[in-house]
Amino acid sequence: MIFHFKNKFPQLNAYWDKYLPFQKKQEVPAKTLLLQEGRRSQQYIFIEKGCLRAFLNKDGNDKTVQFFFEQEGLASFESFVNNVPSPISIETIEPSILYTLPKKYALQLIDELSKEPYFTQMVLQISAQRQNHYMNEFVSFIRDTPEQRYQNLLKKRPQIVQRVPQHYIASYLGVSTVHLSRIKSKLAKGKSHF
Amino acid sequence: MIFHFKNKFPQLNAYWDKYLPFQKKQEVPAKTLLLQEGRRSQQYIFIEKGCLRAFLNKDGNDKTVQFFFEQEGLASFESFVNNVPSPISIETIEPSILYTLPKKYALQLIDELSKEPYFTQMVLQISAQRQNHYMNEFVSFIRDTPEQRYQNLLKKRPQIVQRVPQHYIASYLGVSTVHLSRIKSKLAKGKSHF
DNA sequence: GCTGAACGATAACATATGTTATCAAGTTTC
DNA sequence: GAAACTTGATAACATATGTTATCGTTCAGC
Repeated sequence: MIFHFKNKFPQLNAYWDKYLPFQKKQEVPAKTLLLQEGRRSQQYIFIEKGCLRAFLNKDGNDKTVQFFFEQEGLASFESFVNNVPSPISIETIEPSILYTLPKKYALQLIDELSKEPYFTQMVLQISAQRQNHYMNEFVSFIRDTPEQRYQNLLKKRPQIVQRVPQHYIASYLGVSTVHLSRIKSKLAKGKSHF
Repeated sequence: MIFHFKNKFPQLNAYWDKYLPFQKKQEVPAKTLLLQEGRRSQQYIFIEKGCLRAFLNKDGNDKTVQFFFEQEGLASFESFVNNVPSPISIETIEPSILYTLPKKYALQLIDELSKEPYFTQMVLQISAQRQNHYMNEFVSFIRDTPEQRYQNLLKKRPQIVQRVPQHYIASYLGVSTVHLSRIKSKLAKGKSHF
């Protein structure tokens, strides 16, 4: 949410630089839980290498709702700024290299930034982007079949299909692992008559 | 998006008042198309009485994605400010009384407002609310069954169930009209053994 | 009041999707 | 390197959901 915007708003670069020293580099194995549903977020996370997923628990099983890759940053803004419990958990999928900024400094940074006119512009842009993201996901569920949603992934976010274990993708698409497997084999057949 | 925020940001009330004279009162019958998918939005709409829906076309049939009621205002901000084609159509469900503000004045109003510090705050709040709305809808599709989604509607947005024809609700929930009918009859049975 | 459209329930059948179980291959851990 | 775990494919069966058609009711427009 913050550092991955470096250079997108050059006017604010000085701020990122100022807080770089407070970052901590962390190397963590796969399946490391970084934030647990119900807890309060204690840090901003930037992904140097690896990938993460956001998920929630429903009747005992995981439902993955989002994926994150290199050069992306995460902070549940709400959980963070308003200090409310996070509705989701975050964990690594691959062994990852992360840079984290403790909440204390992140809030301090936001406080400094909020005096800058460009900050508003940045927050608005980020907010609009996210709104757009969730709206597209939502509309896609109404409009598209699971098969079409999978093909969208293949076309627009091939990273996910290539790097993420299939059962996470299945819940993200809203289907069972078995059904996603069926979708794949059906698509494979369709292609094979070159 | 604008006038329905009157009194929520009292500091800005003078602006709304200034533009009231440019509003047009419109009484329209049910099923009146107010904005067509692919066209550019030409007005801000405030609902005095009645209800509307937003929908899009998929392979020849409607998919309803949102409902609007009294005291709500609509403007596809993006389609509006950026002058891009609207991805959705808007039409009345009930005979309605609307107040519309032509694009020309709406843009002028936004321009004036943008100099106010409270405007940023307002836009951020609206933006956050919408982001939250779409995120909840999205997560609900991953997490909940259609039956649970219907029960959520009943509990959290009873207006929709009471006033909107069932086939619109069905597509909003992502199921066929027949299946929604089945869900209802199943729930009715469950309740009847008082 | 008549008439056609809109609405909603239901049945019958077809298809999509979930569940459980099994197997095979690949990976990690010790 | 053996054992345990993870991943993914597949089969068999159960359930959920879609499609088409029919019917009765209500309602708007004339």
